[in-house]
Amino acid sequence: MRAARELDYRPNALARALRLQATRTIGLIIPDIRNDFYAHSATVLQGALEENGYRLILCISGGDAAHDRSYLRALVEHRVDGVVHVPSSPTSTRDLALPDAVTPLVELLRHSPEMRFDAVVSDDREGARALTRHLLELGHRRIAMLTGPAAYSTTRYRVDGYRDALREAGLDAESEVVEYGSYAPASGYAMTCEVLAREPRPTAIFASGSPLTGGMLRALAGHGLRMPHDVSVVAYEDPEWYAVSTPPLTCYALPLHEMGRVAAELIVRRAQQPAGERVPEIRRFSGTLVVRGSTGAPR
Amino acid sequence: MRAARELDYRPNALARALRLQATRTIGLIIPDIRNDFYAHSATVLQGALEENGYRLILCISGGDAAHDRSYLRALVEHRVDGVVHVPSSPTSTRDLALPDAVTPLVELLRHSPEMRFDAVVSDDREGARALTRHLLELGHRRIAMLTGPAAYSTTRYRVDGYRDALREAGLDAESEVVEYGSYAPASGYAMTCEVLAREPRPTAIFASGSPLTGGMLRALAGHGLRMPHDVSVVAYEDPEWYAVSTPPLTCYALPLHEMGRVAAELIVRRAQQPAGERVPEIRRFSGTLVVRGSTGAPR
DNA sequence: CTGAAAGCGCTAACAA
DNA sequence: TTGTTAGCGCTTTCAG
Repeated sequence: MRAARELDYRPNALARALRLQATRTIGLIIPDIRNDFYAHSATVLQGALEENGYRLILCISGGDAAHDRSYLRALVEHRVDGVVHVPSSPTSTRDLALPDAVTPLVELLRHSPEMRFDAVVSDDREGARALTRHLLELGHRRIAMLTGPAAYSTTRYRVDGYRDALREAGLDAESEVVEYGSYAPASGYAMTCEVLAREPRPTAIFASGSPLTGGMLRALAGHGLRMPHDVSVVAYEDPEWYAVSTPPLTCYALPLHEMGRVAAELIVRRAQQPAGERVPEIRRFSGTLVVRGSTGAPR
Repeated sequence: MRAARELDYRPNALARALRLQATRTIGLIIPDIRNDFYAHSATVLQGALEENGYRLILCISGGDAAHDRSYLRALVEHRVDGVVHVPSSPTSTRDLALPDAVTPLVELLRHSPEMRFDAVVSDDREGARALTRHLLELGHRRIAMLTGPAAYSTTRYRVDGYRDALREAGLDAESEVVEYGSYAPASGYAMTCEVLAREPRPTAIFASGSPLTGGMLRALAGHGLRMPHDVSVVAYEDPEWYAVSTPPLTCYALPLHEMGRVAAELIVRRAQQPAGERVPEIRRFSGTLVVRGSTGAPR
């Protein structure tokens, strides 16, 4: 031991992992670290993994399916014990994530259409329904929904929930205003301008993603519209800045903490389980409607 | 090749790295992924490294020096080719980062007091001076500064810059209002309440970190104060939400893109250089004052 | 050009 | 208890 200290010996984790056939490392692939939704999930997941004696390698795919696949491959080659994946698109996981599934994979927040993997997601349909119903109860009848790409499972579920609520209120397809774009701020801006030009103009907007919300707010300010007086606004998820925005935003807050913990548990369990014989497990979490200052009765 | 494809062969990156004595991987340690300052830097750094054929392992220290050291050790044991480090405290790097410096290390955004390593930082003193001078030119004479821990080099430089500006304007130490806390939102909230209780009440506030700024805005709203009418506000750095805040925040924007690129260049160069014989290189970058709606003449 | 072998640093099994 | 050795999967060198 003294010799080790004197020589400043560092065990070689590579050789160790090679010998043990286990790295005690989990890879996480997220589309964008600057999105609070993902950043928060990553933080929570890292904490939960640490408690189980696992390390986290974080990869940022930039929302690009090719990057997604390339990182997935890199992680497999680095022999991580498992991968947690927030898919950028429904095709990201296809092909990859081997048929014999050597490396276990858990999908977080979104899941790929095949549902071949464990998934930890929010109940998007229920959440969108709750937000829309809140607006309907305030008296809004013309509600525009701003969403990301239709290819995302999250987008589809949220649109479904929006429709559910309209239908329950006795509104038909005529009154639906759904704008598909991307979750980028610029897209939120453009979609907002688009729906504001519609006749009759919507009295409320449902923003279904936080970066998009930023663009929407800028567009509303640009049109000189004030919330909730001129237009009511609700948003999915609850990044910190929603509460300090003026006015604070009504939203649907997800139990990200719990979801991260469960994802960690799942992937650790799979990592210690013999491969094969895995029955995919889907865990769906409900959030809570947080009513703040951005919603009110229509003018 | 066909056999490889049929067997779904995956090269073992561990064995490869063990043999080659190089992982083509750089570790990045940041205090908090949810802080846009760090998140943006990480994104930029990852992109720049990728162009050089390097991978990024991201570690989140939670602003805790013990975590910092533990991750630093883990990265060294994983034989990363280099580490980029945003120190959580001045003591993080001490002891670790070996005397004979096997693994090269570049400090980003902040640097440790010994300056034994390469560092890529912003010119905090100049930036704080520019923001303070902007407020002075608008006529403010009582400017409160809200900062993080005095132990951070960034904090110290920013306070120095604030003092420089006051002194240049002929104000003495009497007119300084500096509040030390942490960069957490809750701390921003508390510090704001604190300085608002001072007599005479400051007419302007300088928030020296973005999570802190969120707390400050909430406190101002809680006191029913409006910007820039009741109080002017400036902030260091320019996360996206400053521009969509109401009103948009006057701030000092850093060339994060360039800084990330330079950090990547430095660490890649060091990684390919034989150990020893390294003369630490400090690169300091100036930002730009972005004047927006949160600042005006005092009432 | 193809094939065999050594060795990167570690752990686990086995021998002394 | 202490010491030796095989082998994880790769690359590189050297022999055929």
